[in-house]
Amino acid sequence: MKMMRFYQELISTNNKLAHKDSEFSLGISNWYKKNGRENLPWREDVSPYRIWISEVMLQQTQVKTVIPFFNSFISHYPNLNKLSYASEENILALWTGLGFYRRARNIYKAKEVIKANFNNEFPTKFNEIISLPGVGDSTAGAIMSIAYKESYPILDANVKRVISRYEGVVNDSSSSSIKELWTLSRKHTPLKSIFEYTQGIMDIGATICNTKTPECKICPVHRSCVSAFSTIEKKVISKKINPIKYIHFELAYTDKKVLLFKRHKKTFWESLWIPYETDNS
DNA sequence: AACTCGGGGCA
DNA sequence: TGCCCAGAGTT
Repeated sequence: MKMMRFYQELISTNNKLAHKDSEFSLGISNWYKKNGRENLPWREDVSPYRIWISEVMLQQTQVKTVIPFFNSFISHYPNLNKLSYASEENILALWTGLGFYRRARNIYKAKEVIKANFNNEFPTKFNEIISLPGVGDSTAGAIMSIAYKESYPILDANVKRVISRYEGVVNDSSSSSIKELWTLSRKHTPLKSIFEYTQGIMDIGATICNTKTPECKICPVHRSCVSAFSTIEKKVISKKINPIKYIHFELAYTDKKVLLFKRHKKTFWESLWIPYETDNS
């Protein structure tokens, strides 16, 4: 049956990788090295806590960007117990430069929830995990499949691209597209070898089935892929230009210090330090 | 359902 | 300069 074939091919590729006994797997292996996807820090010493932190950092943020932030965060807070003592300000400081700072505030909120509701131990059930702030369907699925090795689907940018091409369905931000891709992701998610499947499909999406120039020749699933060797679909997206907003500041400073204020509005920059805002309507 | 995220990398 | 990235929360 075709639906099983997809992950079987992925799994067999992964097994070949482990043994590195064919030209084919050697080619894949070289792709990994070229793209730096071997020895990703969150793939070492796998734990729910480390996968949680990495998955949140990886939301809409590229692997290469996340690596130094993950290592720094883990060196400060190697486990949940250490993190339980952190302030929101501590966590935000480690997030400086990574962007999407709501994620850092949600890490703080989530660890407080874990302290209050889960005896300061990382929850083990999908419904508990997805209840944590900053954890949605895909991140919860990633924690379940990677850390707990239970059969749950994910839908990140890699899976969207691989599956939409493999099945020949549209991949855009419309709710109908997202819904269909979730259905297909669930269909392809195997009951066994879930860890290998999840890592494998993301690796293929990141290295072989990439956005610009997919390498169908070396793709392990090209025989059953609807879009294999076909020209890349051109996304025609009418992008709206946002009107420019001006924000005015006054910065008070001495030769040694600057005066900043913690922003409390929830619209944007919540909890972040900014100069005095003037004349903003 | 659309919009946003003190963002960054890459062609 | 524009598109993309291991998405989620808010309006």
